[in-house]
Amino acid sequence: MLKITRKVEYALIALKHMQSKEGGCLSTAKEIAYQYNVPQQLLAKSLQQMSKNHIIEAIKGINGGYRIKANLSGISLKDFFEKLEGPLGVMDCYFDSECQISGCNVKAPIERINDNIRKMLSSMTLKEVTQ
Amino acid sequence: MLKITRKVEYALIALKHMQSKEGGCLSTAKEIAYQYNVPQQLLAKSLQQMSKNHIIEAIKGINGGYRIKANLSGISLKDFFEKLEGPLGVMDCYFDSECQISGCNVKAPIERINDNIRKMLSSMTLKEVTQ
DNA sequence: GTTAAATACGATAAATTTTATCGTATTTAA
DNA sequence: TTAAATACGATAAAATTTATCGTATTTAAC
Repeated sequence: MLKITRKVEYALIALKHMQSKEGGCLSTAKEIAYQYNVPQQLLAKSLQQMSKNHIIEAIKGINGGYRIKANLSGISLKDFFEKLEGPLGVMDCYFDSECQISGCNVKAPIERINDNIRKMLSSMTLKEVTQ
Repeated sequence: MLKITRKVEYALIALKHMQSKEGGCLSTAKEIAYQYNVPQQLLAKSLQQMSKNHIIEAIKGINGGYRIKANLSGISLKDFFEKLEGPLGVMDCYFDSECQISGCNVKAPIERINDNIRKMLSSMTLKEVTQ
């Protein structure tokens, strides 16, 4: 109920780690995984997804690694979550209306809850969360 | 990711249904389940739990049923969710600190997210959501 | 060139959580 | 006494999340 996923958690761990480094300095998936005792392959996937979304930058090759690329003040928590997990809704019926409930009477209530969660997450920036 | 459960959904359906009735009038689990095409036994459990938490009232016996008991304006969405699903946290580490991550660097960020979700849900009443 | 260390990513297995079912007990008005 | 309703624990099924595996790609150092 209202949980965030490990993928998001690992992404936050990595961001906070990279934030504590000098500007151009790289961090590897291995280094972060070891330091926080987190599965490297899963962390790598969070990193790859953040890289594809231009939040961080991936440098390949033998001395490669990752570093923060975007201005974290410009990314809301809602955008961050959606870049990692797709559209955000407390129930699936918020998007695809393949609802099985005939004459459903809670679509409006659920949308009201959704809208407020989204509004709240839009007002938090990735910077203020991880700083 | 940030989903509510069917238990909560069924509870909202039932509440909204009962709200549309006269004051003393009873609704049975069977009637609600049939009308919205929802599994009766599961709906019954949501009803029982709301009854135990004094949100609604259960009348046993052959002409029994349920009706709203509490003043829904006095119950926040946070309280409602917690009555049905227990303490609310986007990660379990928010409560039991059996966290496996050594030197975890995101406890503070996660608490910041939690606090804002809880604050937002505290500001919505069950009445305004289901009316 | 070759090699080593890093990212990239799809497929699939394992684990966990959520959802649903089953069976039985209890209550009470007709 | 019976029928219709709530009450609830145990367990099975389904769905989702989490983790692993295997392989490909990139590139700096030697």
